[in-house]
Amino acid sequence: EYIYQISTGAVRTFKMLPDGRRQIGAFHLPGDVFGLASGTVHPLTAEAIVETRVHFVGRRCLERAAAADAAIASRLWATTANSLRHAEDHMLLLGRKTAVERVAAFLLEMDRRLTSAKMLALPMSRRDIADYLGLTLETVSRTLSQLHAQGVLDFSGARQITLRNRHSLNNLNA
Amino acid sequence: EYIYQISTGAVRTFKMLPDGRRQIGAFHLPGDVFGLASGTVHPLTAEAIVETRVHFVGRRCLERAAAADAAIASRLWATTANSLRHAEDHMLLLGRKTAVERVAAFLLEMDRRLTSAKMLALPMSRRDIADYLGLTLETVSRTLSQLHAQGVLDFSGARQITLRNRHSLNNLNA
DNA sequence: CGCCGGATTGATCAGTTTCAAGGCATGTGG
DNA sequence: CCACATGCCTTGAAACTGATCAATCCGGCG
Repeated sequence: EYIYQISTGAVRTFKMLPDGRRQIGAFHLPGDVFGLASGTVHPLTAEAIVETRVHFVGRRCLERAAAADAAIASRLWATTANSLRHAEDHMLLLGRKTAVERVAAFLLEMDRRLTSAKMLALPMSRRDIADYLGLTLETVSRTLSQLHAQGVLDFSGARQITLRNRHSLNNLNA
Repeated sequence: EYIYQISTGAVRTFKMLPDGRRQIGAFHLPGDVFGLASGTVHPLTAEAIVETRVHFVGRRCLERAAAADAAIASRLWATTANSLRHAEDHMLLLGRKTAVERVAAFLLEMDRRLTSAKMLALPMSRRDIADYLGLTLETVSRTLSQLHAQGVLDFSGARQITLRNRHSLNNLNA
């Protein structure tokens, strides 16, 4: 069991049911830390979406460092608490939001986190997005098309998206 | 901002959308700790479901204690990581499970955690259960009736449930 | 006894899924 | 350089699960 920090690339962490249904809990981008909640029962799996480079530390090693240095212990707690906050927001999305609201929330999250250019360069497929949002890939595709038709966003290839109207996305986000 | 531990009773923590839709992230029972992920943006609200008694510590105070004592820091991290694990399992439920699977999972979770008697004495209403499982209260009620008809459980009043066949519940849990 | 909130049950509706077909890139080999 | 295969995405039509609307029931309590 290790704890990872991404330097470049992107990773998805997810859980699966025996019959193949998958729920992606989070996408991890450069700078992000994951592996903090080692579930021995239902394991949380991590996979790179694109070519990725990570730093990692053994859990035990980090525990020793935290025991020795209170600042490290504090950061460890803060980082875990951040993951928990994200999970709590995501439970609201999965349990109570409509398809459009979910997609809008996803676009805004990626817009916030993929700070690169004006255009979002999504590293993940429609299926990944669907499994993150608790939808089917068809519903994700349809919803994106619908937002395109409404002039909220533009495509330059399926994974290159420009947000034209963040305001209306914010409204959809509920 | 405080961190709480329940001594007796039961608490629900949840998030709400502006239009009133609610998602309960967790039910907290005696011994449980909550308040570890203080979201400044979307606040996480906590309410007692029944008469409840809690211990609480100021966040800052706990931080100081953690800085001074590595054992406390370690427990703090472990507890937060446990909440994160629960949230990850619950995301899978909310994003990918069917109504019956959700209700089965709920019953088994409560069976595991309410260790008192043979009979489950649920402290929460159907609406609370629904908001925890991302369903409507009607669907929860119908699903429980269906499980009753199948002989999986018995009622002694709406909130007093006896599990007759944990094995089949486990199968439904997927 | 009658009220009241919570729970059950029924009928219909709607959003999302499922099933299915077709399109658009990208890359490979003839 | 083009034909064709492949993977991913889009679009359409039908089906289904769970939601909504609505009525009734039950249990506790004044």
